[in-house]
Amino acid sequence: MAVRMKDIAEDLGVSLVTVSKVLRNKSDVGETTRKRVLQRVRELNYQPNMLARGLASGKSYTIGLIVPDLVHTFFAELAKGVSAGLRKESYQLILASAEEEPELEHQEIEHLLARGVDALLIASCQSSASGFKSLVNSKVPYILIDRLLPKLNAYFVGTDDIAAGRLATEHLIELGRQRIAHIGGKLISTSVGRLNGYKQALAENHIPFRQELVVIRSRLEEAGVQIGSNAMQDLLKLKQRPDAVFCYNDLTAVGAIRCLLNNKLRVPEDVAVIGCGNLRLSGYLEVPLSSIDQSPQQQGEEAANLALSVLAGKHERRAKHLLVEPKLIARDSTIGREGQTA
Amino acid sequence: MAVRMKDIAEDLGVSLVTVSKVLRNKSDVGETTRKRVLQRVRELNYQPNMLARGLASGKSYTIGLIVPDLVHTFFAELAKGVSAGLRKESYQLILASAEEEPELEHQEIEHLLARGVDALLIASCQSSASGFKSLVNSKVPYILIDRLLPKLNAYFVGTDDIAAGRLATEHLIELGRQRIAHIGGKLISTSVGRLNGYKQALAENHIPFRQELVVIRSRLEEAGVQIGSNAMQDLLKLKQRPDAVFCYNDLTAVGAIRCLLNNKLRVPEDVAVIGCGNLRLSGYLEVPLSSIDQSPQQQGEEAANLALSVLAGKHERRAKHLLVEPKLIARDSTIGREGQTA
DNA sequence: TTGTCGTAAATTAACGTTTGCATATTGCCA
DNA sequence: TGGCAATATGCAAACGTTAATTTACGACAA
Repeated sequence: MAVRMKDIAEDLGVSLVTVSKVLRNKSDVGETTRKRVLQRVRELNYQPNMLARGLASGKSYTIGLIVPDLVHTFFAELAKGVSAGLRKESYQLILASAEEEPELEHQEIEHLLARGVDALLIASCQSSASGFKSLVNSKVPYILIDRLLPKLNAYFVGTDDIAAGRLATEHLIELGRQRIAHIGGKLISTSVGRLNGYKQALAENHIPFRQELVVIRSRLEEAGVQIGSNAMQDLLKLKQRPDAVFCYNDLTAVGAIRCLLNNKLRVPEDVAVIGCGNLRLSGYLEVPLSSIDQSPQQQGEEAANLALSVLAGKHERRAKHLLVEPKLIARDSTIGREGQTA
Repeated sequence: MAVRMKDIAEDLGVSLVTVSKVLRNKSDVGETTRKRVLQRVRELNYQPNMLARGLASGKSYTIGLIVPDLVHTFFAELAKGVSAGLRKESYQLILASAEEEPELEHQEIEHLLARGVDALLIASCQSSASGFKSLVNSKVPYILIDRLLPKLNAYFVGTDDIAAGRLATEHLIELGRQRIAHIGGKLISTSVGRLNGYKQALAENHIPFRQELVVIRSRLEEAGVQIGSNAMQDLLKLKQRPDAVFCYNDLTAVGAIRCLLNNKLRVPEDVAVIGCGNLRLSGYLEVPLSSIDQSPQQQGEEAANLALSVLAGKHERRAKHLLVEPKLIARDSTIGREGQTA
């Protein structure tokens, strides 16, 4: 059906191998032959069959990406960045969504390996490294994204979550807040990092850490608004209520704000709220939301670049961990009306 | 490196072909042999090499999806739906983002064809069918998503945009609005459909269509907020201002509302606003936004199913166009506080 | 002249499957 | 006992490419 190298070779009376060499820019082919081949290639709009190429060469020019859930804009933007990063080197992206299920993630890893991906990028929803056994054995290079796994000495690209937690907390401290609460997530590295950043900022500013001001919940990614609201409700039950909250993500912050307003509290006058993730619409919410920007698209590109350079054998020169600096975006929910720009 | 059928065959003292047959559930293999093979397959965690399989069989068990931009949650959710739909049949998804550039889209089509995808799903950013030449020639089945192209007798899955436009406009009419404006997009089928729905609703309710109440802008997908705000500003310059606006998408609506509030107008009392797309955060905005829900995830699954059934040779039974019914989601921006549920 | 080298090309053998056809092996009936 | 399905299995040739090895042909130096 499609044009093959063989067809071009026969048309021109040269060997198929010669055509192959021209297409891969090998040096040992004469200038005139090369021109003739390229000419014919263009005429027929020949595209090499990547399956055959992959089978013969052992490289598929394909990179796999597994994300927990595309609905979180973070991962969607990440995927976009990866795609853009790969395009420059004409690699292609095979995308799999694990739907936040470790077992599914494990299966997808197997499938992508069977597909012959040259490298694998994974924003894992596993909490242990056990699902990575065949990946590690396969010798296919892989890069963790966003979420770090303990026990796995892997390449990593992600947010500097400690810095994110610090940035958010320091911002609240600078605004004079003293009883700063945190609504955080469970298990995964991002939660831990942000919590640690929060603690560090408190310590450096000589504010005592109080266990009762920290509420840990799970499923903040999927049902953040609902859970954030509940968590805030719990915080309001304390004898002395917090005057600020640093939330694990923006959805959670939206929920927290909703809860505060329902309780006739003012944001930020009574309680300042900051999230993390800086969603596209965060600036247009009921109370425009202060947040920490994570540049997900940039992270995707960095991950793609790292993967490509590992494949090119340059991994010695590259650090194994690449942390993207988070940025503070201050809006009404912490600094009030005067700061509004929208 | 990896386990091959050959290895399993040698271990068991049977032919490679027999193994192949077992794996593909061919009937002509004995029960005991079949069990032995499956046993060994499990022991070694064998995964068939999809590149080889694809080369030999001409089917890659791979479907390509090209979207204009993953940052629009519509397409991200769509991709998620497609991925879910394919997983059931253990097909995999190769994703490409065209970054809203027709030329890039054209290249990606070629690349995916070279990759041997069994079918192609395209939410096209082309305005003509010219970039589809090689696709049409290739005989690879393809399905347009969300955006219909004139001149191309293709399978299509998308929103019933006329119904969407009607639904939004009728809602405004039912609320007693008489001067209903529309901020719409350029060129692509979705804009045209929504505008037509708007016109139909007006006509059916004997409200005269006024050209000056329709503002057409481009780039509403990328820069909707900014452009929506400007467009609204223009509408406010009319001698007699509109009492309602139906916006092409939610971003545009957000911009429009921002503009109205800046002009000391109340939403919805002075001007009711409705968008389209029902973004995840639309219910938590400054003024919770009424919108038209398009069920993008469902659309993705439908598209995947359609593709799979076409591949299975069942295309006769399927209609070529599959329209997903939009749903009205009424919130404060049209019905005011009393309707609030959040 | 012979031998050595360099360049340009061709030949052959992979890569791991599937596919069509051929060959064993069985059971059954006449 | 021979013959014939029916059932199981295997062989060999694809699929379209790359990689390793070989050949052809001059040019050039000794």
